[in-house]
Amino acid sequence: MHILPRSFYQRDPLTVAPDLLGKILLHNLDGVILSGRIVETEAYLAFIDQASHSYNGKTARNSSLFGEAGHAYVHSIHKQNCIDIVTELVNIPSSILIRSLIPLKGIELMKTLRNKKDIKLLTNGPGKLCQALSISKDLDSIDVTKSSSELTILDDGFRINPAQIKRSKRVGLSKAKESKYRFFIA
DNA sequence: AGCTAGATCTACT
DNA sequence: GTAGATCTAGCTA
Repeated sequence: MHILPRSFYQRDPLTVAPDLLGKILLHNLDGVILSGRIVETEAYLAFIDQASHSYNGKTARNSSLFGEAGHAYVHSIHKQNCIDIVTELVNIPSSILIRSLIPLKGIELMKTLRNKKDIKLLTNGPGKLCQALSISKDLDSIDVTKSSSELTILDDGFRINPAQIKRSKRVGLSKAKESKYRFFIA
């Protein structure tokens, strides 16, 4: 069990996105652990990707995307929060959106936070998993590669069969819908 | 100060 | 599968 190093994120987002599948997103709330295994991601590219929030330049909202790889980008959309992890280099604003998890630790607390009993409904969407793991915009720009951070991404040695990784079009977009930048475990 | 679009969710059919 | 709810950042003036 170890934290993924910054070098993991300093690569092409289309490489990082499938590599993140099977890794663990963990939020440490003063010792109370909320965690889940990542089973669905989407890549958002720098400069050429019209669907990326960075496409129209840097603003107060998206400034995290222009920072160092391995930091989070938390933003709100339609009353929900979504979380990305920044990839590549400073001023190359690409990222990976975490779309879905399988709950691991803190499931009872997640049920309370989500006001749902069915485990399948706790973290099966980008807004839902932020609610279940108590991820708010307070965590925007947090470094997920430092053990002192309350939000980290871990590798516990779990490996998926590459044949189980599927690729498809991204979800919920109005622009650049056709690019197949979504990765998930079958 | 007002307008608009948006990387969603839920409930219902 | 589709409709409706609902909030915020960013832009214009």
